[in-house]
Amino acid sequence: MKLGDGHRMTPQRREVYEVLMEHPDHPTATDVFMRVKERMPAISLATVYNCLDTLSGAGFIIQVNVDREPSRYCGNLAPHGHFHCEKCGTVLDVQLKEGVQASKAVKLPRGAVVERFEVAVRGYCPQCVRKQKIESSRSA
Amino acid sequence: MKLGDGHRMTPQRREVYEVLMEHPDHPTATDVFMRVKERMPAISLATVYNCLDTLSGAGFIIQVNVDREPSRYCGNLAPHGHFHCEKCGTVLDVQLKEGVQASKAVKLPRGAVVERFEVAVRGYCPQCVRKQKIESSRSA
DNA sequence: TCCTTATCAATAATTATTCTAAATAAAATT
DNA sequence: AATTTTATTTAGAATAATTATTGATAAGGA
Repeated sequence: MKLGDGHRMTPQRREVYEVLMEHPDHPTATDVFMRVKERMPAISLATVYNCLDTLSGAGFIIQVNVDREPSRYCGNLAPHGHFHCEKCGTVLDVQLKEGVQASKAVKLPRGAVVERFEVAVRGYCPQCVRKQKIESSRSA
Repeated sequence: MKLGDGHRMTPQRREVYEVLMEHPDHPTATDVFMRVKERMPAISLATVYNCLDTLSGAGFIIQVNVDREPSRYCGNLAPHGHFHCEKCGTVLDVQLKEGVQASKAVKLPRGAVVERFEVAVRGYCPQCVRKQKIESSRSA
């Protein structure tokens, strides 16, 4: 993997990237830090932030923001949206259905140039919904 | 206007709300603070945060997050998306075209319950595009 | 009125993230 | 190879936005 721009693929960056590919569960910087630290105990949180920043700057990973919560990182480069569970905090990838495009979905200001398009869905994930139902039927 | 939940409509909350309605330009908490302070010099930033929080909790305003930038606040309660200019930082409301719905646009995990749906478009606003063009033709 | 609850403002604290500076390492050049 | 340049890492300090705490004040109900 080459990063371009004179950036090197260092051991730290490689580990950070590996960790993201191994568990595509949208970890936060701290999550990544803890996972990398197991295999590379000397690494610092600042380095993890640097690596995440470099990797996303180079387009190898995507930074995902959910409200004002800590940023999460995602190795899925295909265009997709995110579902965020308000109960357990899980972030799931959701596929955009075919034919859904920014320019089609919204009335853009005339003359605007679109760079990115983000779709976020908030709600309760299947697991939490199921639990909720069990709980409420129990209490009933 | 009633807030419910035993919350009162205090002078501070009223001013904060008024300011948002007067200029629907998605001000940040600090922007709101500066505007309210002109008419109510004793108010503190913390109180503005409290008011914004109470008002959005009660559903009178919407908190809009753009990446990790400071939250912005919006009095437009109709369902809409946001366009964010990467150059000048302006946030514009964009209408969702008719027939565009969360459930239609994305393949949701089976069993998930949707609460909210957010569309964010990033790019360059018409003004910045125009300026850019003028600049580049000048330099050419 | 008395009592409970809500509110405000100031300040302190928290959280996520970025910056700084010094040390290290790899690449480029001589 | 030695030197120079450039990129990188690290620890810790710094920052910015936001939240929590506290003590005083005020509103509403019994």
